[in-house]
Amino acid sequence: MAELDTRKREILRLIIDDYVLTAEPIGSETVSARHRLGVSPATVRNEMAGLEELGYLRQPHTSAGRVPTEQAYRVYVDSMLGEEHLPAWERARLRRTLFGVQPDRTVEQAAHALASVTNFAAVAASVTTGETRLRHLQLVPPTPRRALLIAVTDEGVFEGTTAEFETPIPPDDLDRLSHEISRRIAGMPLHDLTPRTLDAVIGDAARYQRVVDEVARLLREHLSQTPGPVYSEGKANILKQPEFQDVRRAQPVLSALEQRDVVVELLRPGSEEDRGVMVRIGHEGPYEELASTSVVSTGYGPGDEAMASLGIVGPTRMRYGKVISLLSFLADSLAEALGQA
Amino acid sequence: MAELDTRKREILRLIIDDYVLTAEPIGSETVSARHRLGVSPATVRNEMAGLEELGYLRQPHTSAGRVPTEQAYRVYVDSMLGEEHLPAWERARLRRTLFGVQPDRTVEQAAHALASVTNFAAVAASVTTGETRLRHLQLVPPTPRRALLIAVTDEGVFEGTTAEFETPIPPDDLDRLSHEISRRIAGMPLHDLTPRTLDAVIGDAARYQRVVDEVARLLREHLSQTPGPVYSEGKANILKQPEFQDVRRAQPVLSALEQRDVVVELLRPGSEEDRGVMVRIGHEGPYEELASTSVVSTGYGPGDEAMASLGIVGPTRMRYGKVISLLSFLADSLAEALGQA
DNA sequence: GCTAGCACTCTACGTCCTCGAGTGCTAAAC
DNA sequence: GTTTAGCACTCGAGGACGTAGAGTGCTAGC
Repeated sequence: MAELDTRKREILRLIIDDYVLTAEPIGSETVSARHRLGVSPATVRNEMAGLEELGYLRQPHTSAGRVPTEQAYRVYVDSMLGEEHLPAWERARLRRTLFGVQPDRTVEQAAHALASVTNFAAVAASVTTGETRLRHLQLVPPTPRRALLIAVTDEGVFEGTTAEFETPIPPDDLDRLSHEISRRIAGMPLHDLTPRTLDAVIGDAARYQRVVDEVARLLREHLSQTPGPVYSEGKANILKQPEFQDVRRAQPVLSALEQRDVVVELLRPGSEEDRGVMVRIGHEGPYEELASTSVVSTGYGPGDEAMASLGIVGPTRMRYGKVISLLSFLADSLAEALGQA
Repeated sequence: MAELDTRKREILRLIIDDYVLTAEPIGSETVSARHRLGVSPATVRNEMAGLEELGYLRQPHTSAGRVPTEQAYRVYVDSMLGEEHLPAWERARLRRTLFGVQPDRTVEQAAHALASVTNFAAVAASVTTGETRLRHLQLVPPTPRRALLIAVTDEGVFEGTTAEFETPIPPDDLDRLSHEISRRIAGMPLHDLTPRTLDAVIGDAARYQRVVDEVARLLREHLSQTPGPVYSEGKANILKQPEFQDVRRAQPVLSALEQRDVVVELLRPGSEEDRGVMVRIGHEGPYEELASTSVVSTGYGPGDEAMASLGIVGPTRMRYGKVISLLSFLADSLAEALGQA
């Protein structure tokens, strides 16, 4: 696989760079002319034939130029990435967007900005790691027989579900109950919640054991399964990309991105040591519908531990360098914006 | 405008019915053959020429059949609507979808179901009427210097924003504060909230007047401006419609529907007496980008007052009868599902 | 090992043609 | 007066054909 001598690598790199910009097959002439390689088109052709044999290039048809394969993008991302730095004005603009907004809309804003800068779709989600710790719990009664369950976690995220009871509960009791439960679960990691965790709540709230059970059940089900809010912005941008001018190509992609669990899955960190930015090119991803796209994503968080993810979905032909630096810059800024106490 | 004699009306109706199904221009032959009108194609042609002159039909080109105009759909909706009844199994299935789900996801589910049944985009939003009453307020501290503001209203909807303070506040104080404020605002209509409402909070919480001010500000800004959650489901369905096979037509529509305020605006009830289902055909709507679509929407609520809206966005060529009954059925079911205590 | 030259392949695009659908008009029939 | 048969006409869809141009692979020579 690594039979790429220096010149082949150089040519491949040029082809990718060009193709990413133009979205049109690149011919040998273009390569040798547009960039001063010091070799004639004929030589380039030979090399390109070699690259095709090795699986890095592909010809749409005989008399067309060549197009990078997923494998090509892979080596490009792995070993040819020039660190693209964002211009200062762009950084400034992005930061202004993030910091100028209500705290609970920061993440959405980040995704929005990401989408409009890249012209791709941007996705964001908080990730429940299992290591998330509960902070506080409050039951609020919209009606006497219902309780809105509000849980505050480490991540600053909160979730709301409604619990239903057979008998009405006075608001004051509900309040005391909230405090009682809160005290017991404060600081507890989510994955330590077992069916027994809230057994035998003591004190004045004891007679509401049933309610407590219900709350425990909701907590487990809801918090462990449902990650926080999921945002996706600028999905319609995909229709601006030349590779998706055919509706039949675009439709499955857009449909997939409308499903919450798909987005969540896309953003889930892959392997353990995927600390930084993760790039999934074409078929490397888990969804066949998204095989014509690449997903670039990263986790972020105020501490050392990722508490949420941000990513973009675009055609495999994308400016990986730019996207990656954009993403990591935004992730850092986002962590900062969210983390400032 | 009402120069439509019986036969013209009948023909127009047939053309619309046919066109809605096939999405292809209808010729005189088809009209006279497929439906037993008792007149020859030639006669139909004459009538169609008349209908065209009156603005109800349009020819894409000389040798094509004819297509209904927006004006045609308008009279169709106003005066030719056969009450289409939903089959029992469909009603049952829809109700099961709605009632089988967590209460806080009911509305989203409704939109989802609507989208998948119609193959159009479905939108939903709660509408803040100003008459909404506050029920309960709770401040929860994710960090010592922050407070998550949770407000429960009449509508069972709750909102979360984060307030920031200069000095840390002990959780217990925050709790007492919550109760104090809660007591004062309980039952108060949203539009009665003035900057002075929470002036001079009494008792132990008095020294947190600053915090109270901040809370009041947030309440006003956040609750009055931001309507509840807005859902849009199945936007990608639009790409399945024959009129949107051209990406350049579909793109603006999808982009528009991605903007929250556009959706809110679409769902806002028009005139005062638009009690039931509202139909906006093509250019009747407020957005140029959506001029190729029709929006059918309705408000719903457990009482006599609409508390939220549900609607669909599809090509002007749609089965208005079906969509309208579907929508009003779903709205009723939704009100019921949400209203059950 | 590189490159000039060249024959070859294939698409994009324009022209031309035919086919068929649907029309509008006219004159005859009811 | 209304309806209808007949017919010439228009126009788009789609197939056949030809050309231009881009890009290739190969070969022979540097």
